[in-house]
Amino acid sequence: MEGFGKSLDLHPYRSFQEQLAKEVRIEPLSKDPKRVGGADVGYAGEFGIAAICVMSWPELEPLEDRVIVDRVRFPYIPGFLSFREVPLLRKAFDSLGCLPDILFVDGQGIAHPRGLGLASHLGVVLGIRTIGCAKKVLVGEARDPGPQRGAFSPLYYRGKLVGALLRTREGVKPICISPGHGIDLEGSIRMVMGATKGFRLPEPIRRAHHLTQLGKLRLLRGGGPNRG
DNA sequence: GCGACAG
DNA sequence: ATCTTGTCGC
Repeated sequence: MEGFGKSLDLHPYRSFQEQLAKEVRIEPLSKDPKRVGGADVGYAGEFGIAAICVMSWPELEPLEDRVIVDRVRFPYIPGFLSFREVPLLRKAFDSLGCLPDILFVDGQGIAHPRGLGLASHLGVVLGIRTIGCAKKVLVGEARDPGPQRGAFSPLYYRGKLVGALLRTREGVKPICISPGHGIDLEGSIRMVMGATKGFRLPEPIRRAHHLTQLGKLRLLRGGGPNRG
């Protein structure tokens, strides 16, 4: 019997549950967010370039950026994108000073075969609110939204409402919005509208994507993940 | 077997 | 995502 109680406390499964419960916790959003963020990943052969940016809300002034380069460890398989990109994005967040209240992610939220796309997975792992903003639909059906900015149409998958096609700008293809973690569809659409200024994608995602391309150029010119 | 398929 | 020239439009 000696040490049994102790081994119980240190049991891997219990430890994991406690850690998960702690990480998954999201405080109620009592007031408007102060900071929003954008996340994106680019590629250059065997390397992945993850970029994170934090911006003020609702001014959308740049506050902080982070770019990291690392070897990619998982192939791209539709439906399993988070296994490929979450590790890189987590690494980028490790060195980030202030966390955003809400993060816009280039990918699906719950509009996913298992209800856990990149945005949702990342939100759970980081313990922050996330919104999925994809350029294409992965699963589900939706009608085309009206032509004016702000028009949207519900996206249904297996009889459930999982997102929406949102026209963020007149004359351009709508983007696929779906709640990631800690936020509902209406809130997601409102945030995306507030973060979209004249272009198809939300500003934080545009900035993150730009950072990704800059990081890629540095990598190719410098000849390696370091030196920069 | 055929088509679909985030980044 | 990435590989790539020119081109139409504000």
